[in-house]
Amino acid sequence: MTNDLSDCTIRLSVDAVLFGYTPEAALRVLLIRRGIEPFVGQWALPGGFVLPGESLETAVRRELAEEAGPDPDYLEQLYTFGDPGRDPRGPVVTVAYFGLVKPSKFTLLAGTDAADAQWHPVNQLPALAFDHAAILQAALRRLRAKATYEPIGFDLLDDKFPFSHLEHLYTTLLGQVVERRNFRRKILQYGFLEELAEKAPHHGSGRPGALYRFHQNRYFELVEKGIFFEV
Amino acid sequence: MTNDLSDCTIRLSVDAVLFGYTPEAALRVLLIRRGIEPFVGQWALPGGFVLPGESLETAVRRELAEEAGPDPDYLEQLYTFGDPGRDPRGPVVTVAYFGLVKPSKFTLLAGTDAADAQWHPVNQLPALAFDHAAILQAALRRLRAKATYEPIGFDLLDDKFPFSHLEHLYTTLLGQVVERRNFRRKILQYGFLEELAEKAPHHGSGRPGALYRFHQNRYFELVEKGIFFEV
DNA sequence: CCAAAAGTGTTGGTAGTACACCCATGA
DNA sequence: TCATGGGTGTACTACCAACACTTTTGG
Repeated sequence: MTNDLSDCTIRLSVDAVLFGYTPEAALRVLLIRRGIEPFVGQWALPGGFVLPGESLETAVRRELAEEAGPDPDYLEQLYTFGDPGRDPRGPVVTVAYFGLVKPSKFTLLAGTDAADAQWHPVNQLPALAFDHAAILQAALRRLRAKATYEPIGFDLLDDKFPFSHLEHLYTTLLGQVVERRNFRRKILQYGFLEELAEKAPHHGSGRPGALYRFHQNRYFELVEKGIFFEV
Repeated sequence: MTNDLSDCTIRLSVDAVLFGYTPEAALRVLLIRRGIEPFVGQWALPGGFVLPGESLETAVRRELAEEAGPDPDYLEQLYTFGDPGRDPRGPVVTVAYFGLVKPSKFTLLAGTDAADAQWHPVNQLPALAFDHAAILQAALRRLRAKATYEPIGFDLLDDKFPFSHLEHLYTTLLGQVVERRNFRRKILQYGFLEELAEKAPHHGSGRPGALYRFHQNRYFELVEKGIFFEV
């Protein structure tokens, strides 16, 4: 370990890949239109420089609050990107985070130093600043992989949701239809979903579905027992 | 995203959690006895500050070469640790890497600015500098988890190894005995192991086992087909 | 009564688990 | 010939995958 502390020319930033979902809008990512150089006018992930003395997660949440509004319901560190040349201004290493917001937070405001903030469908993305396209793809892979072995999908649904939304979410994430009867049996048998007396509000015609609520404590109890979620 | 680039007081370092294994030595981690403040004389993970213009992985490999010698056979980014106060000198964010070396590299030299370098059994670790104990535990969790769904265990064995070494490795990693016949059938049925004509050299008495070689290409072909390794 | 979405059981195949004895070698 | 570690087969079970019709509601 070198003891040269005077050599300080690397900047540290954080970026967030925030996902949102509704059955109608499908899977979307929050992007910010840059208001300053470099890449003015281009779309980018929300993020910014870390302040000395704050933790990385605090930095992400602060930048999100400054730029776009939504407070993530789920947030985890994704990966740290530090290839030389990834930022034209010089050496900037960025710690990328990956987050989920519930449908109620799809509404957002334009931020302080970003001209615009919008949810973009992950299937039709614009060109992105820096290496943000690569970061976004890494986040997508993580989301898709993780959704199959941890019940993080519930952070993309409202607290009360009809089963069909869960089914549709997994269809979207996995890119293939999930078999309704098997999927339903599999999920329900874990016992972490509570069926409510309420029925879902109607969207057009069709039989209204029962609403369910996810109980995280019940899930943790299963993990304690060594029973693991899997789709 | 703030445009204040002048505010540069965060340092960036990398640390490596390098694992080595032999059936006799069990699972060990490479630790360096610190030669400089802070934590002089204490054990720590090999690592050091990142130089501007080099990639993170280059930085890890460089520090490893400078301090301890072994070039990792497997290396991946683990996690980035940035809690305020994790370094008494001030804000230092560290990108931790997790690596594996084959048994032939258990021999190593003492490095430049580290007084000593040693392989420590993961079950009897000394007190560690900084938050390195937490980093090490995270790496151990990752190793144990990943070994069950990716064939990274082979990077802890020699190119040619008897099946019993693989079995013993998994027994060590998972902390529970693996059933020999089932384990053998499961692994062999993937078809990525080549059985060699050679027999293993003797260690004391007992029937000598056949040697096997891991074929990464065959593994990749399976992944292409959608068949995934699992123990 | 028609359209649309929700809800429900059974069966066959497959993969995992449990389990005990013989073989090859060195001392 | 004994001690030590290597190598092998079978049977039961449990879980997963495949599959189509009925029910409830709104229009």
